[in-house]
Amino acid sequence: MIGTTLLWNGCGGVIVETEAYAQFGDEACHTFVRTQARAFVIDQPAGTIYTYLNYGVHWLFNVLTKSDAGNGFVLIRALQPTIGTDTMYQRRGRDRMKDLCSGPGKLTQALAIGPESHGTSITRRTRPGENVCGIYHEKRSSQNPPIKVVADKRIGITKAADYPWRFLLADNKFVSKPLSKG
DNA sequence: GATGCGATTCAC
DNA sequence: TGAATCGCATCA
Repeated sequence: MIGTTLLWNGCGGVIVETEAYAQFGDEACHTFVRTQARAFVIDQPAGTIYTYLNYGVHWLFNVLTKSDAGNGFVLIRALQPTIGTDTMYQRRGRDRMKDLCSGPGKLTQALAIGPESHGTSITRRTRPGENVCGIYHEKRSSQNPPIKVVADKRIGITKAADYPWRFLLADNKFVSKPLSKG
């Protein structure tokens, strides 16, 4: 998903940071303790959106993934804003583009993503004309060179904190935290 | 029923 | 460095 554009009702940007959470064997994944999350993975198809309230303050945006290699969630952590920036400045109340979507709670505020998005799909609109959202690749050109993805440790968790499952668009300044050196 | 804990952000 | 603030799981 790194390097694709996330479009959400007229706002959006290039996905520059994600984290992976695995259905099995990952203590940091909600499926490890939350019954609802386990049922969600079983019941829903790949591409279904999973939102939840973190710290009682911020909504976080995940996409359900499924494959032969295993199922899990992808947490969208940062975007490089490209679409509907006026609206996003307004929603965020900040005046620097870097402060719009450089964190999982920030980007949901900028895109107005909340509990009503839970259970909808990233690949299909729920009703024609509503919830116009999705991810797509921009056409390749000299303006958007080949995508380089780098892996880093996940952020802000205490369990399974060493898994290198944070993914960044290399050298992009709109991430929530730069690649740790080493 | 009460308690504890977060996949965070922002101001101090 | 700490407060804001709430759903969920666990325990009494």
